[in-house]
Amino acid sequence: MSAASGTRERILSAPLYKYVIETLIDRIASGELAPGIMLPSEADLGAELGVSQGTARKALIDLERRGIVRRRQGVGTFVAARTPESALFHFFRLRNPDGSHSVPELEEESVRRRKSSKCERETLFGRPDHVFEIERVRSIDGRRLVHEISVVPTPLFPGLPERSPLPNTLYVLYQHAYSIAIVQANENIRAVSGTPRVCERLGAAAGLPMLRVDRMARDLSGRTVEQRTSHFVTGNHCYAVELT
Amino acid sequence: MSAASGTRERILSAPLYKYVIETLIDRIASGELAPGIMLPSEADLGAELGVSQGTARKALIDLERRGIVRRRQGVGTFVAARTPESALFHFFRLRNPDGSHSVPELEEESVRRRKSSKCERETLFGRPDHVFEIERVRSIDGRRLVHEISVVPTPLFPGLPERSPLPNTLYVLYQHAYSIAIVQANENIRAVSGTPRVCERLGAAAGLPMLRVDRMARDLSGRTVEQRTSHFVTGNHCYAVELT
DNA sequence: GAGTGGTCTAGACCACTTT
DNA sequence: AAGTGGTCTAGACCACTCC
Repeated sequence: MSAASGTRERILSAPLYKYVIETLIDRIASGELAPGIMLPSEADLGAELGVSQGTARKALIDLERRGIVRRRQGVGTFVAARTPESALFHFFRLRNPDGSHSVPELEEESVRRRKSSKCERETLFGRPDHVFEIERVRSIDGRRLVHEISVVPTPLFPGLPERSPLPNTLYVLYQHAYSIAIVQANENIRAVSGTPRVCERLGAAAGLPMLRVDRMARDLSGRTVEQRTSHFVTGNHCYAVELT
Repeated sequence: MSAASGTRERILSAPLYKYVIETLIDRIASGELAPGIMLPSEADLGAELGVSQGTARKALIDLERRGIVRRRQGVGTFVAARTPESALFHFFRLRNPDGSHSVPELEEESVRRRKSSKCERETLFGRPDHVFEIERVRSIDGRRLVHEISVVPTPLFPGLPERSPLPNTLYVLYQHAYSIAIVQANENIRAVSGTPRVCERLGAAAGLPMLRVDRMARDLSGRTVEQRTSHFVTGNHCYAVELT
């Protein structure tokens, strides 16, 4: 191990594989390694970074667990692409009663720029003074069931309003147009009576029980880049969650 | 490796570490390794099972990831105990607005034995003809906010009604009295108007929006051993979820 | 100091996929 | 056949905890 510890700055005995992880995340975040691209083999990666194949392997396994790369035996390791499907079903948890997916369709959309609230400044990366607010209505099987308001900092998403209409899945746009990969989110779920505004947008009866989901979404580097409040009319549909 | 593959039945080239995992799970499930007990060291475990320390280590890491054991550097690996606290906060996801926990207190409880429904027979392990139904009301900060109905197969939980009043956290009882460790659950969440029965139990206004959470809980061996329907009055409280 | 888990290495062979 | 990830080994040293 003396050879390895000499070739690199080992800061305070931080594990070597974390250095490998950080290096790879930097390359992916910078766009040097774009989604879909194949990474070097474990052996090559280890050789390049001056670590053993086993250490490179450990880093790659960790990245796969976090959904950042995908590995296929006999083929290689690839930077995970947020395809519309995977992004949708990973972060869009509404399911049919039998557990199957229904693809939600976009019905209405509006994008505006406005000053950020105090709360948004405290949560979002970069403490932005201004944010883009994206309001959307989605329907499932022809019924308007979903209302979303996504808030993102303007500095990270230049020119976003001009891109309207935005794609069905925002996270795909974030990745392709802005090299921001959403990999983790925290959600707080409540049952509420639909607010007049939301009910009006969804054409729902006033006071109908709805799921209100407040999400904070983070990118590769752990920066909170989106705040989102969704309302779901869950008739026969369910919000599916797994506890492990 | 020839030595290793000779000492054990390696069925169809299943990974060795899975054999280690299965062995340990069997010992834990059978009660031979009770919660809180310290496992052998990686080296000893490997020696006993005829695998290398590294292979034993891989199995232990997997078991820790699944919440089945707990490892502490310099101390050892221990069978995870479902303490009231860990069970509560792992599977009880209601949080204060600031994200902190409040301990829910038990207000009312009733346990009865009844015939199982068709759906329960299809879901629960053993296709039981009869189930125990545990109905409970919980309060947080003095307000009755939670109503739960848990359904378990009678064959797995003999004498359960005689144990009433049951402890605050059922999963602790399952583990200590019946050697059944709940390690995984799937939940389907909906927003509903409180049913008359639930509203009456909670002393809530009829039609109040509530979270309805349908849970299927599985044990170490992946058997579905409990079906639970909870209703939450989420005023300022949230149901917290993490997506990764 | 003794014992534990945590990290790392170097090399081997296997299983899978593609050419 | 060549190249990839998947498994496994054996041995080393480090960091942590407890006595």
